[in-house]
Amino acid sequence: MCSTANYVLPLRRTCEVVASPGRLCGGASMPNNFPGVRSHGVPQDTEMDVAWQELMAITDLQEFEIPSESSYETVQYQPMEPMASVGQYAMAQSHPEPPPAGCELISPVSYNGCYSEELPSCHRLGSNTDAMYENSEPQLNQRMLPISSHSQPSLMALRDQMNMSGTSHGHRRASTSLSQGRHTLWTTHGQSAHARSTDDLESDSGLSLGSSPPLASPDNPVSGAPGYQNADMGMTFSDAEPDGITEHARRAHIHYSMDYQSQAHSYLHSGAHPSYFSPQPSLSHTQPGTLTPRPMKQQGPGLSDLYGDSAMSSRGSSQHNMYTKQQGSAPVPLSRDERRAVALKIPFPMEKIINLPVDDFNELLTQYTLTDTQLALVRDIRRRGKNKVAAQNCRKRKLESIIHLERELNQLQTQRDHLAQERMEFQRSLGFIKCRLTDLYTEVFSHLRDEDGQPYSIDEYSLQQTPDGKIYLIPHTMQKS
DNA sequence: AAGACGTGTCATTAG
DNA sequence: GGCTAATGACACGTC
Repeated sequence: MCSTANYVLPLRRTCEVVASPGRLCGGASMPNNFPGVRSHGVPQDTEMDVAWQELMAITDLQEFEIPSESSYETVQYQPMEPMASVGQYAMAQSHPEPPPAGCELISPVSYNGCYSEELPSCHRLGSNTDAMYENSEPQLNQRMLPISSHSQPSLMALRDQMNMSGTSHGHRRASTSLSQGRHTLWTTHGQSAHARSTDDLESDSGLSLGSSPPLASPDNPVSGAPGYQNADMGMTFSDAEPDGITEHARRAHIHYSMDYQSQAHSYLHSGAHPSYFSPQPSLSHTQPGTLTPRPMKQQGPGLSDLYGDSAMSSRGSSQHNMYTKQQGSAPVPLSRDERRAVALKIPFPMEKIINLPVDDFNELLTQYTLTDTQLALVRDIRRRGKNKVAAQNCRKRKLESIIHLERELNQLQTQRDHLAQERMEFQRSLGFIKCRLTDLYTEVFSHLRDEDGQPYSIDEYSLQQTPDGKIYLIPHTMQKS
């Protein structure tokens, strides 16, 4: 049992206390020699009064229930309410005065020894709290830490990279390996009928399946498959080729690649539209066989040699087999659409195709007489170009969103830790007060005597205060169950 | 060799 | 109905 000796109760009650040291409501009598609170030099009657007031003040806390652990949110802020209801009491949360021997303001676990019966939840709370946070933290950490810390270190860096994406995607590495996706056949007059283009080997070949016919890729040879035919251009398109290409097609592709480069070369040299390859500044000075080799890290010499550095491209990389040479700088590879535009002699630059407002774009189209194939290509180029930018923006936004959520998570974790700490302190204070209540309660009982001068058993009676401030000694048998 | 990552593209949807 | 932005899904290259 806790002791009340040798510490000053910090609580003072100003409300009326009906019970007097001499007589208790309910017939109990208080001996006149009730010692009250000892060791303070206070007159005994006053001591008893003070002790009694303090006791009954704290009794208000008897109805205070420690909230269930299940509701963390409410627990956070509720503990202060009952204390507030006490109102006139100033409960120092820090408990500057030395605590009673049995009511030390220590951790709830330690407190258990003092209040294990009266406040069995005290220890549980503490331990539960510990368990709660000790258990939940690792779980959270397991989920959260990888996001925000070491295992995912580069979201910021990623965002930086994303910010650079607008300027970097124009000079991607040329793809060099055979792709395995869908392919489009294509051929032109005067070219090897069975030649196969680089784009052949690109999956999807950038064709819009619904919006326009398989595109005027300059590098799609005819292989007997049904396709689109353009009478003006003498071209046949087909995307009927199944996935995967045959060795024959590959060999044909090699053949074609050289032819196409020659054609492109002549077109690029025509000087018709030197600004095709925007946004990169371009110089239409591609010469077959003199293309600056790009470092080939993954492909063996066979392919790159065979393709004359015009190895196949893919969806994921739009730089390909043609280059514009820039004086004093590395050559800028042409994108697939750029090559197509070159091949179909689209009379305006890619930049305009993609970036012009729709009205201006339509007006631009009216200024030229374009074949259906050219028109389809231009529209697809526009669609793809816009979608490419949209995809970049979309990805950038996604990364920024992740970063934002990551920051928010860190803030919430910090807040949670703070609230947990606050909760612990509240629980500690509550345990301290309940312990003190028990001490005072026991002490009061120790001085109560019935008519026969016999002490009341704390197990058989309890003190209760009515709303009007009167205090009664009530047998347990009369209490509501 | 497998996996992560970056990128382009297509399909779809909503405004 | 056409256009566009947004976005998921996919394919591919690169590391």
